Parts: sequence; C-alpha cells; structure tokens
Amino acid sequence: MLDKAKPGDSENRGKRATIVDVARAADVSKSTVSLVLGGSKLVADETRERVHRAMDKLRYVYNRGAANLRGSSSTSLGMVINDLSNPFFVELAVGIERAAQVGAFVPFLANTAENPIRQSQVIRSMREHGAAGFILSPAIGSSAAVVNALTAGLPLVSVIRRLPGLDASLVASQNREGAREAVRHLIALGHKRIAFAGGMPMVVRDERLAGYRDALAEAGLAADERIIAASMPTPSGGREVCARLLAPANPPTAALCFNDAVAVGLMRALADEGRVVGRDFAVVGFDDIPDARNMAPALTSVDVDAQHLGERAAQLLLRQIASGDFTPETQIYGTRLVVRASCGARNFEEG
Amino acid sequence: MLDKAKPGDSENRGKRATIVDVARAADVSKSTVSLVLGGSKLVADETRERVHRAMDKLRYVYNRGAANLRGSSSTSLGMVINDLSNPFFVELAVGIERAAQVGAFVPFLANTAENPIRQSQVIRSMREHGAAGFILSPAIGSSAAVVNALTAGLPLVSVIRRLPGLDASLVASQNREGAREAVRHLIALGHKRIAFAGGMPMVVRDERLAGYRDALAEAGLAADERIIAASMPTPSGGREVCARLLAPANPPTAALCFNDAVAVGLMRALADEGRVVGRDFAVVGFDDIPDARNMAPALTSVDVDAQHLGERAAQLLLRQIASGDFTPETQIYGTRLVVRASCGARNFEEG
DNA sequence: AGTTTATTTTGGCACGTTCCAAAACACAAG
DNA sequence: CTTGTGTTTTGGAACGTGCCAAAATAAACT
Repeated sequence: MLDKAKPGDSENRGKRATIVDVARAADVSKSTVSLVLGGSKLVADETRERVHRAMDKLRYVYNRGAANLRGSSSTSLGMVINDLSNPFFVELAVGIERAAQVGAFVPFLANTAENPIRQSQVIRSMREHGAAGFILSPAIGSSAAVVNALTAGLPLVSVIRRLPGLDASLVASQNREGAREAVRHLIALGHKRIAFAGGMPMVVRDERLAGYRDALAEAGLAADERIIAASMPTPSGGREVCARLLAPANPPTAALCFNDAVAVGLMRALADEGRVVGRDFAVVGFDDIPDARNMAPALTSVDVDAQHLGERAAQLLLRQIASGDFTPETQIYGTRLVVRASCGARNFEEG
Repeated sequence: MLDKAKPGDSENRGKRATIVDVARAADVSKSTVSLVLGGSKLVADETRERVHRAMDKLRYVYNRGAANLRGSSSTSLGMVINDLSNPFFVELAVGIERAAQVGAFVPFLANTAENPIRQSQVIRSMREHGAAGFILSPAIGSSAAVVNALTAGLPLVSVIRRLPGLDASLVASQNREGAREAVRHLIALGHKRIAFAGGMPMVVRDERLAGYRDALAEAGLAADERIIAASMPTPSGGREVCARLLAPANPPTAALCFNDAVAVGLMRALADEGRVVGRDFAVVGFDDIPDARNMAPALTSVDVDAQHLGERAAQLLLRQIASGDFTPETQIYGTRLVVRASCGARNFEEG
C-alpha cells in the first residue's frame, strides 16, 4: 500500500494518468472520456461504467489547468483576508465558503496578516492560478491603485472594509448606526465619560467614531480627544491603549472598543489595574465574535453577523461572474447590540 | 479607470493577453518572453526592459496552468486544516505559510470544519489545481484509506493529529509528557480529585489521557472514569462537559482540559455555576493559544508552539518535494507548561 | 577579410483538456 | 435493400507555456 515511494513504481511509472490513458484502458476515444467527465447524457450507460472503472484503476486525476487553458471558465475564486487570527474574519471566511460551495465554486483562502505586500503576492498568485474573481478584506495600508491593477478585468467584492478609490463592489455593515446605538446604551446606563478605544485610521474606524460622536452630541456630552486612542485592532493593541485612556485627570468610566479583539486586550489590562469590568468600568465591543459570550465577564458587543456578510459577498461575486456584468454594487447591512455583562447593565439598571 | 465593466472594452477586447501578444508588442519571439519570465540571464538588458514594458502595457498575467501543464513542477501546496475557528490551528497555518513563503511556495489554505466529506472535496480540488503536496490536520472521523487514495503519489505531511494507517509523515507534539507534567503540577498544588475534560476519541486525546493517568498513578491516586468526559474540542463542548463533571457525589476540584477551546467553555460554565476559577476550581488547558494570557483568569496551559510545528511540517514537505523521496518521517516536539492564574498556583503555593 | 568564440534570439513541438463537425452505429419504416 | 431518424462515438484543432536544438548576431581574435 505504500504508494508514497519515490517515482519509478510499477503502476505509477511514467507520470500521472491522463485522459488518453483512461481512453486507451477503456477502449474508447479521449472525446468519450471527456464527455463522461462532463457528466454528459450522450454517452451510453455501459460505456460510462467502463470509463469510470478505468479511471479509478489508473488513479486518474483531472487536470483543471489544462481544462481552463482550453477556455472553459474557471470555477475557483480567491478570498483574501486581512487577519485570520481575529475570529471575526474566520467567521466571515466560513460564510463565504458556504455560499461558494452551494454555487459549486471552489474558494481559495489566504491570510495577508495585514501586510499589503503579502496581499499583492497572494492576489497575483491566485490570478495566475485562474481565479475567476476575488473577495477581499483589504489589509491596513492597502493601495487602491495597486489592488485595482492586480484585479483589473476580474470581478472584485470588497468586504467589511471599504478602500477609497477601489473599483469594486462592497458588502459592509452600518458601522455608524451600530456605534451610535452602543454609546447610547452606555449613556443610558449613566456614563458621562466614555472612551473610544483602538483601531487604525481607516473608513470603518471613521464610521464607528462618527457614530460615537453622534451619540455623545445628541446627549449634550462633549467629546474629549484625549480619550479617543488609536491602536492596532488586536488584543495587544487593546492592552496598549488602556494606559493612555486612564492617563487623563478625569478618566473615563466606560469605553466603546473599535472591535472585540481590542476589547479583549482592554479588559485584560483593566483587570491587571485592579478594575472590575462591568462594575468599575463598562466595556462594549464591536463584531460580536463567538467567544464574546464565553469571556469573563461576557462581552457586550455590536453584532455584525460576519457569516451573513460573507455569504452575501460570495453570492454577489458569483452573480457577477455568471452575468459577466462587473458593475460595482454596494450592500450595507444592519447591526444589533447584544447586551451582556461587560457593560454592567444589570448594576446600573438596578441602581 | 473603470476597468470592471463588462467585456468588450477597447483594450481588454479579446481575452487576457498571452505570452505571444507580449512578444508581438515587444517585437521579439515568444521564447524570448518566456526567458524574461524565467528571469534568465541570457537575455540582453535592453530587450528585457522592452519586454517588461510590453507586459504591463498589455496587463499580462502569467498563466500557471499552462506552465505546469508543460511539465515544470508546480510550486503550490495544499494546507487542509480541520478547524480554523480554533485559534490554535490558525497559529499552525501561520507557521506553515511563513515557511512555505521562504521556500518560494504558494500555500493554499482550506478549512474543513471537521467535516470529512468537505475534506475529501478540498483535497481533490487542490490536486486538480496542481498541488505538489499536502499538509493535513485531519478532520474528526477521517478515513485513512480515503485520504491515502486521494493523495496517492504526492507527499503528505500529517500535522498535530495522527491518523492510524495514514501513509504520511507526521509532525506532532509530546502529548503524553505534556499532559503528565500538567497533572503533576495540579497534584503538587494539593489536588486529589482531578478531571479530564473534553475531546473526541482520537490519538491525540488518547495520548493526553495516558499522560493524565500516568501522573495520577505515580501519585498513588485512582483514576475515576466518571470525571473523564468526552466532548467536541470546542468551547461549547467545554460548557456541556461541566455539568457531567460536577455530577458525581465527590466532585473534582481541578481539571485538565483536552485543549484551550474546551477550557474556555468550561471556565465559562464554572463561572455560571458561581465557582471562581483559580480559587474554587483549578483549570489547565492544552495548546496555549494566544488568548490564554488575556482570559480572566489567565489560563494555565501546555504550550505546544503551533507556529513552530507548522514551520517544521512545511519544511519537511518542501524537502520531500525537492528530493522526490516521499518516505514517511516522524518529528515529535516537546511541550512546556505555562503557569498562569487559572490553576490557582498562587493561592495553593501560599497556603 | 576570414575564423573562432561568446552572446542573444528563435521556431517548433509537447503538455492534457474541450469542443466541433462528422462519422459510425442501431433500428424502424418504406 | 434503401432510406430515414435517433443515438453514440470519434479525430483533430486549438488553448498558453517551457524547453531544445539551432540560427542569428556581435565581438574578438589571426
């Protein structure tokens, strides 16, 4: 059974079996084998059986490279994700995969780790391999011009993050409204000094920050730039940001975090400072990653339903591939505040 | 700039540009263009420049399908991972990607979500696309025979999980020793009733369970099968398992979890029961995912260094591809117990 | 100039597949 | 037997690239 030995075996001698080898073994022409592969109804049942037998006798594997060389349109698509270390984007990828699969497309997944260079390499590589389109969550620092050039002529759906100047469709969420609702909730709980924690400058952050300002303004509260702090959108970013937020003489009693990853780091840092999150300090995240409900305390967060966004993005891309019409289209979906313990809702409501 | 319009543009008219189009535009032969693509030193500098200009004027994209059709060995490899929702496996993937990249290989990533059917589809698809080899972390319920058939003739490295009967190399960690050390630690802290929480029946779990029994036996403690409970290796599995472990009349005061994902769920469930982890109950995880240090309380865990394992697996695969010798090889790496707060080390040491 | 040597460039075939037009076959009806 | 109709099979021409042997050009000597 050891077939992993070096080439030169009895059966595996030459190379991998081709359609012609199968044809010879089944005593038909290559054309017939091709028809069988395509599941054509033209070929007689008896012949089909014979061909199938020959195929797995020879361990035939289809060569898709040769196939879409001939012109038959590729059925693979590239999903290029900025950070799979963040469970939020894993959820997104899962949604994309599911929708791609029901559309009989094969999704190829790549993690750019927020590195634009790597992102370019990955997109180029997938194109060379025949991707029929792309779903992209752009890395921080991406250049729209570069991505435009790399994807020219193919349909592109940008997801979650919007990159100004990018010639692409967009599937994203109502960041401004979601943030506004979250901050309103904190205000309703009695907080007057509310921080905005973490995130790098980009459209998503601008939108969430705008919603944050909206809510403060409508409550007649002044925004204090000293308690608005940027950081990488990661747990370590959240840790870093803690000290900066607590530095002012009049420190905040609550924070809306750019995302749940930042919230994780911030909660850890607050605990290290001896503050009890949910009692001494209220924390609200954004994204509602699966682990939010498992944290201690459970994290209040703005749910954006990443799986759903992923599905929509994939469906949109598949539709564009099928129609050949790549005209950019935008889909924005709503969010939902999920209240748990980290914002201290119970304490403040009871008081 | 809008190049995403439907086909039929002025420049993009026919199809994607080929090597021949570039040759015509640069007034050389296709062979010369091919040489330029290969970075050959044979071609004159002036000619190379001219060809390069023609390439990005025509927006040429290399067709790798046609290339490895010709026989030039493929430089892509498949990484098939059982669960990217678990940050541990994301770390693994990151390590693989890094090593693949320095080896100038392009890794294609796929998530099987513990679904053997999906795993088969994905492997087949990657083979059809010309993968030169595979790194596989097998899904629960995988059949060695099926995977053997799908990967026959190509090098295969199994990572983390060992699948009996699989004709593959293996890169994994010392599960038995790691678990033994963890339980020794709990015993040293004074615990006499220690549970083993979660995990599905498979080699990894058998090994960790064996280490658990080793440590109990050498301390003269009897293993109680009622506080050894299986579950899916996920947070929700960990939640489920909690009730079962606490049911016996003489409940445990500590638990070694199959992995950190289970620990997350178990800690959540314990907190819901009103128990303070690290004081009322000691929890130790396995894997040491990045978030272990951010949890509340921070999770004591057995570090297996997933990134390192991933790198080693990729290096091994690349070596096998390069040499053409696919003889299975096994590499087992050590673990390291990282003590944090969840095991209550401080409390018990001070007492 | 002629000859050798080094440097660049080139045509053509092969790779594994799909698709098309046409051939081969089966069978029923005239 | 011929003709017709429907079913099943087939040869060959592409598709875009790498490689090889050989040709073309340039450079350096007698």
